[in-house]
Amino acid sequence: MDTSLKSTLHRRGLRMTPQRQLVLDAVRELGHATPEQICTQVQRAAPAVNITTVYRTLDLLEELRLVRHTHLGHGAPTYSERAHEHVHLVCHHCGAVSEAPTALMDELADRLREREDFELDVTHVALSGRCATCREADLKASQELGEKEARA
Amino acid sequence: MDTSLKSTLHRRGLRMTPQRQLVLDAVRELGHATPEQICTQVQRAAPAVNITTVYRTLDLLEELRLVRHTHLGHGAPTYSERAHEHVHLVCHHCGAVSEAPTALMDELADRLREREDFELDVTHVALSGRCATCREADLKASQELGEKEARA
DNA sequence: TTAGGTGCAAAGCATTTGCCAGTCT
DNA sequence: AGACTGGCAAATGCTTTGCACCTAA
Repeated sequence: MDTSLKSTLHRRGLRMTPQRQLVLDAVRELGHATPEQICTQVQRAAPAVNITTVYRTLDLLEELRLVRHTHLGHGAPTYSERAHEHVHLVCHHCGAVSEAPTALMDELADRLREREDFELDVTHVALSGRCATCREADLKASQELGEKEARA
Repeated sequence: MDTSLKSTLHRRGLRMTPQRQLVLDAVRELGHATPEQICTQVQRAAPAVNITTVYRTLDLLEELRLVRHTHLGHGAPTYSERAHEHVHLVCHHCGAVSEAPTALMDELADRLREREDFELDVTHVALSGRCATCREADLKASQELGEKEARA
């Protein structure tokens, strides 16, 4: 696996460096993480590594199709391994991020292809909505409101 | 319509101002536009209006559920009228944005509700992928590549 | 010896905040 | 007077760029 990265780089006249390995390792360990978080993780092993290098390396790894980035809505994008494919669900109330199998989107992808002639990339953008926890909280709140109004 | 905005504001102890009207008008005219674009449009009528005001007003109008913002992937979000509900399809190759009926997402929304206990907000995030035009270009390119290889 | 790689500082965009002066009630 | 507004400048967060130095082929 590392061998393949090394040789892929080599084919392009690029080198394998400790920084590049560390960034890739960090992406793998962290699951989905922002450049900032990845930088912090890398700096545990090599404190001198600059965030600039992290950005540059992430761009490179993305070009090499080893990682991908996903926009979770606001703020920084998160990076994850390309191999680990899933759909992101972001709660825009509490900010929680969960993952769902991409198969959920298959039918939508088919329909978009047929009707809109659009080839969906399932992983690039997160789906936004309300998570289970926040929905329960909402339910409770509206019940309490209902009781209060009933009393009034 | 303006009356309802004015009275909605009034109920909250807020005032109707030329700036607020202009921002709302601009959102309606432009369809989906970034704060920057909205600001430019507003400044045609009132050059002194500051981008800060645009941001503040957009937040307010969003709270009042008159507009909504959508993340099209990279860069600034775009704002559009709340009433005009649709799904955004963004081509991450050429950047083109198209719109599709939200009904396309109904089944996905149902499945997410059932299986993931997640209440999808269809409009908040754009779907990313490859548009018809770019797919054709891809097809042509791969055909040419095929011919070239066949010759070799 | 030459391209590639990195660190550092500075610049660049998008957005938010603090503050003050003006305005409506 | 007191709350609401909007303009301006500065701060913030995220990312990119320019440049000098270093290292591997």
